[in-house]
Amino acid sequence: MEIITIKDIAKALNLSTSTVSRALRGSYEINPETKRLVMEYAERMNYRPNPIALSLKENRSRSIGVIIPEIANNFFSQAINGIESIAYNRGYHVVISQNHESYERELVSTQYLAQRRVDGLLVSLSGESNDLEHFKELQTKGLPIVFFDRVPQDYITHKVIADNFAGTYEATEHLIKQGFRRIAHLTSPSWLSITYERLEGYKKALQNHDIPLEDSYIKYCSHGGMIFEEVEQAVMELINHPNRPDAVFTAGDRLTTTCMSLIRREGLRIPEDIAIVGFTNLVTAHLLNPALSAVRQPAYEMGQLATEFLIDLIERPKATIRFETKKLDTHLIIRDSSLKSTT
Amino acid sequence: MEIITIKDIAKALNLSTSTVSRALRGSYEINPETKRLVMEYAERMNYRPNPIALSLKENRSRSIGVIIPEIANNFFSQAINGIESIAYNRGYHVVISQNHESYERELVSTQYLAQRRVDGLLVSLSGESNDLEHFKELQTKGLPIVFFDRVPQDYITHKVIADNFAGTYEATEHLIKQGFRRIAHLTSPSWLSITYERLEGYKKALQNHDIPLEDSYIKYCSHGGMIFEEVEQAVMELINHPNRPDAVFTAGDRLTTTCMSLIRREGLRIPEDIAIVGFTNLVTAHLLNPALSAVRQPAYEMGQLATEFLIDLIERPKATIRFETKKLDTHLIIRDSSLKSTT
DNA sequence: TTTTTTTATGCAATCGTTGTCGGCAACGTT
DNA sequence: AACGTTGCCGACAACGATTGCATAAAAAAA
Repeated sequence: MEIITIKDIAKALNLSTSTVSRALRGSYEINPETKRLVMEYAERMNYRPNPIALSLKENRSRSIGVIIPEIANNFFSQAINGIESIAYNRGYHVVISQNHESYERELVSTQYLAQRRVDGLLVSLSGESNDLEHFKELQTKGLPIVFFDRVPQDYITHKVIADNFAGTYEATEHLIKQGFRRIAHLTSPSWLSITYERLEGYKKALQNHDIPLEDSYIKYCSHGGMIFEEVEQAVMELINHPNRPDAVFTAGDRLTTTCMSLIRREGLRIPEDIAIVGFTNLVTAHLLNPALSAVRQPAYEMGQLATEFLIDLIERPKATIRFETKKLDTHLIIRDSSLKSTT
Repeated sequence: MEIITIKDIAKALNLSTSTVSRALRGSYEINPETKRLVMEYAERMNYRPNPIALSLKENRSRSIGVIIPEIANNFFSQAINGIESIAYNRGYHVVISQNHESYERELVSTQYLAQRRVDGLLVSLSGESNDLEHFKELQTKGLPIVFFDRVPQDYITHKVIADNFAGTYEATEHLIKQGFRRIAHLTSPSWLSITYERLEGYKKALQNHDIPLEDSYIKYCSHGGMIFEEVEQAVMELINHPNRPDAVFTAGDRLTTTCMSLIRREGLRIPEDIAIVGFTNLVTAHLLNPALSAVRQPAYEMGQLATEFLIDLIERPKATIRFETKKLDTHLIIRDSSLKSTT
């Protein structure tokens, strides 16, 4: 009933631990008969090698760390499923660490995972991270890191992102074609890559349709929607704007849902008073009132791709690698929340 | 730039590793001056003890494993936040493992976590688990286990659950008081504790209001909503029932959203044709069309409580413990989806 | 028969840390 | 002067597994 070790097997069979170890890994220099004995005994006693001892010895753990802002976000939970699907197939375990958009916690998680000797790191930056020294340091020590979704701009490694520019361009253009002209842009912290790219898509769409850019229509939420009051202030400023927007693009799950709640709370109708398109992977989007138009990211595929990149880095450390930034297509799904009322 | 160990410090300061180790832990038998030297050097070199070596030595890891069906479920992601809030405060890390309602994966996760020497396990059973031997075995080996939400009935340990009976009773009674009489019950696999308790609450409410129980109104989904076709079949059987239900209680996030989608797909209106109350922690419940009436579970608190139980078990292993089953109140929030139309 | 080769196995070091034991000064006590 | 005490520190083993090296016995070659 106790946990059995190589030593126990050795004792039981009157062998040395080295012989047992070699027998278990099928070494050629062990007598086939001995091998059989050891194998059978190990099987019968349900022997499993101690991964901790192996980690200590080999300085690796056959696991990869995932550092993300929030599990309770459809994009990330879908991405995790993609990550796990690849990792398990290639013999790696996945350790998840959420930082709730806090730089401090991102730092702690990173250190923790590095100390536990994860073989590599998959990272989507917290809303507060603009200092990346902790990642750089680990990378120079030889720990492979792949970023996905929220990636740093000046950092040389593999990255996997959605085509934020195109996605937002498409969403904004859709609003324009519906006839909306005063389009607001409610988004994540300004220093994040996703924020920048989406903003550029938005600007480009406006420009291509000769709509002047109105700075006061652009609102950043430095905690990405985690803090209600922050979103509330932003949305209220839009609602009370002297020239109130007739549509709004929202850049994340929390921003979208909170924004919808607030518009509703203020007695305004969607889309009659304010139309809305969200950049979100909400599974309930089609059930919302009104059904939410959304730009969906291929979260699962992004997780898969990032994991493949990472495991390649782990397993071929010497290969001279051209670091890639893979951009995946987004998908605009038009529903009621962005349709110009025909009245 | 390299990872520094106690050995490096010893070498640099011309001491033995034992002295360094003791100095770092502030042992009384070390010269204060030596202590200072070691501390300062360790601080300067940013020394961190290797948790893997410690795990190997002490046969524990200062971390707890969490085994749940699905991260992408509001109840569980909220519970995880509760778990982490307590665990981190008490110096434990949290390792999350999802099994996607599969017994096989639950087994693998359990073995994995046990091998990694987690100090304890927080478990919410997969939809497929009726054999609990793998848990029992670990427990007799001394690994503390606490169950929450989906708990086994015949298992002696701490458990934390929501008051599923009362919650469902309240929801069903609410439907009855609204004037619904043909109330269906769409639920999780029959062998789960939550399924049984909720069903009992449902039956009791019907009975107390003299409504005969109609077996064909009760539909089990053995994968808890993870497989669309399963839910589809169940819901279609309800919709095509010769005496179609005028209301339905749905026992989980996925069941609720899929059920709403299907009712909508079939051209029926909620609540006019079929009213609905969900047992769910969906954050978008109030934004749905129609706004969803829901029984909410105190997920965060359940996670916290379960973690406190677990850490107590871990840290006071000899104490003769009376195992408790803590039942937390649910909360019925009435919105539009369960209101009898006044027409 | 002696020497060489092959086969099969054990010893010991290693990974980073801690605990047990023992040692050696420098005191104080009789 | 002999002994005991205290303060400070180092050597060694251990946790579980792997591996380079040594070595015994057996088989093959001389």
